Amino acid sequence: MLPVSEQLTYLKKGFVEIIREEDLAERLKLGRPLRIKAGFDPTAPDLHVGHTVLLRKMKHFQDLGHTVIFLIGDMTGLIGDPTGRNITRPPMTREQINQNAETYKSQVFKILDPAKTELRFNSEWLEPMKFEDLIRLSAKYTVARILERDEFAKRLKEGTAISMHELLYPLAQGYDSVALKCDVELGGTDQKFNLLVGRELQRDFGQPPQIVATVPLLVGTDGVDKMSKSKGNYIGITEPPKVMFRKVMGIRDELMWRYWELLTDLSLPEIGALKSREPMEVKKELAGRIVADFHSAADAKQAEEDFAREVQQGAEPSDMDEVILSGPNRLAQVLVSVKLASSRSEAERLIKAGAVEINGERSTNPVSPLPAGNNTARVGKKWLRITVKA
RNA sequence: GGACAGGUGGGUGAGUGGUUAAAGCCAACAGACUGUAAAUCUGUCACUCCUUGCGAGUUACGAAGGUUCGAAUCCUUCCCUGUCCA
Repeated sequence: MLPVSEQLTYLKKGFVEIIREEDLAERLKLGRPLRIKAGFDPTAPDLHVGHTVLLRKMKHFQDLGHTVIFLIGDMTGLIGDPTGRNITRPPMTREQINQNAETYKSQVFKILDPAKTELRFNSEWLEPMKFEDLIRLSAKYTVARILERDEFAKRLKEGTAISMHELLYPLAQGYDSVALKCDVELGGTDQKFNLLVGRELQRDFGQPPQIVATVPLLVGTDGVDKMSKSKGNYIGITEPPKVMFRKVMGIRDELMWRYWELLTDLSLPEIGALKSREPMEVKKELAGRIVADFHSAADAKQAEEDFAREVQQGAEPSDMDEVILSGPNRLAQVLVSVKLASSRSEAERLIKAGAVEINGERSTNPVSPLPAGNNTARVGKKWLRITVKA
């Protein structure tokens, strides 16, 4: 293992906060592999690039020979982290959770080293708990302290409902650290409260409190909210190169500096140097790098070429999907049946708005039939080849 | 258990018997412009049907009933949320 000071320098980069840094140094001095935990929600197995900020840091710990625990919160998933408004959440079946875990694995190991990763579920220790255990656990924390959490305080002030079980979330997450005897827990800055609860509980259980380290949250492609699947402002790490490339290009120019910072390994001075260059070129380079990270350099190059041709020049895509229909049909109905529009009313709207092009010609009549044979349809940004069998 | 306030479309939030498929704003979608974007401007933003018309019909304002020619708007019951009191 590397000397403590070198490890510290390597690990510190990219964290918003480490509580407490001295403790981390102390812990590293023990000279044994530390147990590093990060928890993930079982309901959202599709990782996006925002998660990779955290995964990257997990990997750094692995690089230094520490043990990383990828914890799937299947039990806490029943509660749902009270970050969003949606409290009610249908309980998931064991099969769904296992399936999601598989999906996680295939994605996470694009970054993490499988050999150095422990995959755990918190139902392992939370499920066997009895009501008595729960009472004893809850007794270790006070309502006032739980309500300190920003999210709760806000909802309390606004007068929105907080259910009892939500108060249990931080407690359960904290207990995970006890059960796993964690040395360090990582999470986004929005997790700080939950992470700190772990420290308290560990102390109560006679363990040295874990070190808490937070990573910044990545802003989504809309430039407003943090990246999340439910907001639709995410770039998924399994998305095709072309889509990823396009999504990166779609962000506001100013936003890309944050992305450079959090999604590449460039240093701040290096990023600063980019600012004097043509923004579009710099953004293309960023998009290329991100694609290359999750696919390959060749994919990145291809994606860039596709982007130049299809988006910048508006040419038809090279890999259009193809649908075969039998019999001629009215345009509006065709658009619905090939899923270019979600309802017939919408199809008519799009057509009347001039969003529909058939074989390069704008079509504004919803009842005009689609000619037999091959047709190239474009609805807004979406393209499709439609073959009508006579 | 008692008193009170409230539940409206993806989100906010007007509307308190009649051109209200429901204002405004945000988001979203499309068009124009452009360097991909952003910004800006314009339009759209429940569904179905056809003779595609500024056409016809069907649903929709927590749920179910009721009053009325007519209800998001009034009444009843239920569900849910918050505040105060115990």
